[in-house]
Order: sequence, then C-alpha cells, then structure tokens
Amino acid sequence: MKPKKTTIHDIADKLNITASTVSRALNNNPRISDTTKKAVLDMAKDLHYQPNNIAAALRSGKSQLIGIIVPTINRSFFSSVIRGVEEVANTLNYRVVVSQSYEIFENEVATVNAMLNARVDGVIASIGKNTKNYEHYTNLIKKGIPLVLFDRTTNKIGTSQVVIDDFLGGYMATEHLIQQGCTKIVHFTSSKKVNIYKDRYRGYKEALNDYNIAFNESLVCKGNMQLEDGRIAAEQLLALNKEFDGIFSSSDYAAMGAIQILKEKGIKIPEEVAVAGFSNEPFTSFTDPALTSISQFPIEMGRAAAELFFDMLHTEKKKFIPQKTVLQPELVIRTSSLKTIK
Amino acid sequence: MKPKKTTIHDIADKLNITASTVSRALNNNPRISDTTKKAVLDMAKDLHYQPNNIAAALRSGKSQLIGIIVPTINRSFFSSVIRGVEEVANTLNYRVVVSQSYEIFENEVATVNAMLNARVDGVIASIGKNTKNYEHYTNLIKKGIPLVLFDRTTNKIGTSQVVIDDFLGGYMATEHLIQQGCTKIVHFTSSKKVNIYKDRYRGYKEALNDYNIAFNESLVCKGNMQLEDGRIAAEQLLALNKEFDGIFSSSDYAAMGAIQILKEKGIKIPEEVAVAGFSNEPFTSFTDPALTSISQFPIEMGRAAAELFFDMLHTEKKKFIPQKTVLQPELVIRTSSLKTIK
DNA sequence: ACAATTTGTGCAATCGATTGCATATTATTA
DNA sequence: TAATAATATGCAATCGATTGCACAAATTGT
Repeated sequence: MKPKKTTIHDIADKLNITASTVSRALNNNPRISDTTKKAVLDMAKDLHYQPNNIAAALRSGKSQLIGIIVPTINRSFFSSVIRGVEEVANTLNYRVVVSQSYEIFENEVATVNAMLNARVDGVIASIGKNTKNYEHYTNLIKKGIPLVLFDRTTNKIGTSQVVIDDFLGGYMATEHLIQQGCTKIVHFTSSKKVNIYKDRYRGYKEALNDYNIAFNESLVCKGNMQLEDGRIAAEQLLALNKEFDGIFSSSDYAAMGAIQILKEKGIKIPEEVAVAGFSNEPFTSFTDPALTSISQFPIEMGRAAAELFFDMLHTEKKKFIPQKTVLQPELVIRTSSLKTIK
Repeated sequence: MKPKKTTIHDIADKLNITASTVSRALNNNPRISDTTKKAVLDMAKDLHYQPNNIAAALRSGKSQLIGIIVPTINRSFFSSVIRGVEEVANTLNYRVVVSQSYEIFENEVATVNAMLNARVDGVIASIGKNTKNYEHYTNLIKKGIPLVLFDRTTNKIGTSQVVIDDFLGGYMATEHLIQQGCTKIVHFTSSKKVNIYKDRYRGYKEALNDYNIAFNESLVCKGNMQLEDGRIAAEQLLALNKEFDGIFSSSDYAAMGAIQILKEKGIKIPEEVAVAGFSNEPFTSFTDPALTSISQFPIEMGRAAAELFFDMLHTEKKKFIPQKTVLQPELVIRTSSLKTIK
C-alpha cells in the first residue's frame, strides 16, 4: 500500500553492511572507503532514499531550522528581510520558519515558545511595537539559543543586532531638506519607545541644530505612521495655520498621506513644501511626485542578520560577545524634495 | 554547565510514574485520571518542561510543518498569501517553512527536495514561470504528501488548487474600459505558458467580442510584465502611431510603466487613454492617477490554500478528490480609468 | 459475593540517524 | 617475521516522545 520509505537500514541490508557505515558514507566520513561510499550512494539513488532530517535532528540536536519572527509578513520591509535571511540560510542548508506577531505581545511570546518547541536552532526577530518585556527573548539566550534582532531592537538584552543607522538616516533626510532651502521642517514620528523612531527624531534635531535652525516642538507630529495619520497631521497643521516648507516623515505612508492633503489643497510639492519619507517603500518611485526617502536595504539587512546568526551558532556561548551590525542608510532623492534643478 | 533540558522522563521520575503516563497526560488522553494530569502539568511547569516536537515528529511521522514555495518572498502578492497561510496554520499549531525558487527550475526542484528532507507534512506552492516539468510535484503526490498549488497552477497534475478567476478578472477590466467608452484597447500580456496570463487574455478577448469590438492582434503586447516592459510597449505603440484609447495590462507594474510614458508625452489619463492593471498592488492607490486594478485577495487566497491543505491532510489518499477553489476577483476602480463622473 | 467491566498505568518497542568505542583486516616498520 | 600502525567497518546506545498491549485495581451488575 504505502510505498514504505527507505531508510539507511534498507540501504545497509542490500549491501550487507551496517547502518552506521551507510550513515558515515552519506556524510562523507573519511573513515569510509571510496568503494563503499560509491556503493552506498548508488544504492541510495536506486532505492530513492530520502534523508530524514527529523531523525537526524533528534539525534544531533540540530534541526537546521531558523525561526523568524516579524510583526507581519506582508510588509515590503519585513518580507525583504526574510528574503535576505532565506537566501543565506538556503546556501547553508538551513530552512526558515516564519511567524507573525501582529504587534501583539502575547502572540510574540507564544511564537517564541512555538519556535522553541519546534527546536529551531535559533531565532531572528524584530520586536513588536507593544513589547516592553523581553523575558521571552532572554529565555532564549539563557538556553543558549542564538538570537539576532533586527531593525526594531533593544540594547536591554545582550544579543546581536542588525540595524541601520536611523539617526544618520534622520539626519540625512533633514539635512537634504535644509539644503533644498527648507527652514520650517515638520517631523512626523511615533512612540518614543521604539528605538527606530527615536533615533530618526534625534537625527532630525541634530541636523536642525547643525544648520542653526531653531527646533520648534510644535512642528513635531506624533501618530501611528500610517497613511491616515499623515493626512490627519497635514490637515491639522494647515488648520492651525502653521507655517512650514518641508516635511520629514519617519514613514513613507504618513508622508504619502500628507502629500495627498497638500495636493488637494493645491499646495505645490516640492516648491512650497518639500517632502521626504523613510523606508523607501516600493511605491515611493511610483507616486507623483515621486517620494524622496531613505533606503534601509532590507535584503542586505536580512543577509547581515543571517551572518550574525551563523556567527553566534558557531561560537561557544561563554566566549560569545554580542555584535551589532549597523548598515548605512541611503538618501534616495526624488521629485518630492528636489527644488533646485541642476 | 548546560541546563540539561527536561524531558517527560524527568517529570515521570519526579512523580514516580512512567514516561508513557506523562506523555498521555500532556496530550490530555482520557485514559489518564484528572489527578495525575494535574500533577503532571504542575510538575511540567515547575521543571520548565519544553516539549520536543522533533522527537514527537519522528515517532508520529507528523512534523507540524507546512512548506511554502514561492518564486520570491518579497512581492506583495506572495507575502500576503504566505500571511494568509500562516494565519490559519498557526491556529492549528502548524508552522510554515518558506523557500524561494527565484523562478529558476532547478531551485524549485531542489526546494521541493529540501522540504521532503525536512519532512514537512505537505507543501503549498506557486509554480515558477519557467517550470514545464512537474515531476518534482507529482513525486510529492505519489508519496501521499498533500500539495496545494495557488495562483500559478497547472491542471496537469491532479492536486488541489486555489486560483482567482483570471478569465473573469480580465473580462471585468476590459468590460470596464469599454463601458468607459474605450474601443481600441491595448493588452499587455506575458508568456502563454502561464495559466494566469492566458486566462486574463481570454477574458480580454471575450469582453471585446461580447461588446462587438473587433479583436486587433497588433494591440496585444507581450513582455515580461515589469515596469520597464510597460514603458517599452507604450513607447513602441506610440512610435508606430497605433491608435488606442485604453490599456488593460495583466500587471500593475507594466501598467505603471505605460502611464509614465503617456504622462511624459502629455497624453491625458484617463481622458485620452484609460488604464487598468491587474493585482491591485499596494502602490496602485498611491499613483497619480491612482491605478484601476483587479484585486486578487491574496490573504484570502492563502487562507483558502491552507484550508484545502488541511482537507487533504485529513482525507485518506485513496478517497481524495482534488479540489479547486476559485476566488472571485474584484474590480477596483480608480482615477486612471474613470472618465465619466456620475 | 463473584464475575464482568471500566479505569488508570506500566512495559517495551519504535521512529531513523548518529557516534564513541571496539574489532578485524591490511599495510608498514624495525 | 613479529610487532606496530593505519584503515575500514560493526556494535549498541542514544536522542525524546508515542502507543499497542498487558495488567492491576476499582467499580458495577446480578
């Protein structure tokens, strides 16, 4: 009935040798003669042998699985990071198991736990916005399971991280607007709890400072960074008759929302208000005007995370020192901010 | 040194019972008394017991893993489908292992194989553009491993599928353009080998036919469906002085490329040329004009695929009949095609 | 009060691959 | 040529959980 899967024992029986020898032959163990190796390989092919990673994992304690936890998979940034990780993992014969937290703390904890049960060899994760307690992550570390955080990270637990230099990104975007002649620059940001927004905000302030532009708190809008939040913020600014000639939004979506409102009101972009976003979402090149943004190189971030992960995996826990890879962001200038045509 | 993981045997020892009982208690087996169950559960918590799915998988033959194979993870459509699958899988205590084929046949084959080695309980996949040989998939079926194909599928192997009604989508988009007054409608399509493009093309033709508009093959452009292909196609049409007042592109990207050229040439959209794309990519609502498109409900598609998957999983192979879930597409009308304001 | 059930646990094999140690065979050296 | 070293393979335990079957104790029926 069922085509009874073939195991190393079946191969062994056919060749009148033992499973140990077959196992060693398949793993190219130097203690096995080339003749035997060839015989085993041939027989394996004949019998359509399919290795059972599960059995190997149980015995060896290595599942060849990497768990990836992200708030949501279908966001360009996250899926691109996953892509980068998968790319590297795949070449090293590792698979990735992905799971979403939906920004819900309980899910994040449950997911870490599920990964633990699945016996992943390690975890690569981006922390949910509402996560303030990191016990589920420190548990991993305690158990000696490699953990690499990316983008939304924390320094509160000693583990490797990959981030872009958000401070620099914020600085670059702001500086660019200043260089385009803006002096009254609005900033859209979010909760100060999340490292990335905090750093971009710092970059914004620093740039203003460096160019001797007074920081004006009333030009800073806090929101949830979605399209709608950008629309609301822009409407309020206009309603309150705030004067501004530039917007640096920590999110492309919010920037887009603001652009929509400005266009509706007949305000010219970039002539009257120059706009820069953050993340370089795929849509930024398709909008009108195309949106200036900061690229975070998500695929590279995924690759970097995978590399740190494998570093950890190959280092003994006691002599491990957490690494932090900081990627350089890139300012992608598009028409939404480009006043001067050179 | 190492905190030695606790197993069911450790729990058993502490309670002076056997591992069998512990296993049954943890699995809420009715043959175990409530008293014992509680004792086991408490002890499990005390000892920080973490189930080992690998061991269970080896014994039971069920890994609780679903393999997902897509051409690339970081495309909105695919990542959204994965999201949908993960959502359902997660509630049923399954994890998803994702892998990319990059549209390369060899990768696809290798990936199926890797999934087999990892002993996934089944596979959900979208076929690469260059795949003409389906042996790697039929192998899965032969082995009794559930396989569900989505979007880019084939009828050549008897397995369950989830698709949207691409024919209908093509029809709806074309009909809409016709209703907007277009009579000379260009169509962007790709290789006829891929079912989705073929069906959309058929829908296009059928709509023309139903509205008594002569089909004009010279208005059909074949390309790779990327932004650049749309730009090239549009340029060629203009260079050849083709007359057209509408474009139905089987890809939002190509549609966008065409829009860029039309705008550059000062051709008014939708007044002179109305445009409709396909896929309802996230960027379509951000472009100017916003792009009319056909929504494929990718998250729902993922959920549907997961459901078909679990159906298969719970049906004996012999009495299994391949299912095909056909989702209804939806026309999302935006300004790129909306001539008449009602 | 004794047989027939029902209920709750234990025994031991099993899933498939890996690996430390032992052993047999062959090759090398003094 | 005997002793030593190198080479190739086998033995058996192990990883941790599951499960068919056996069996003892408790409950029910008559």
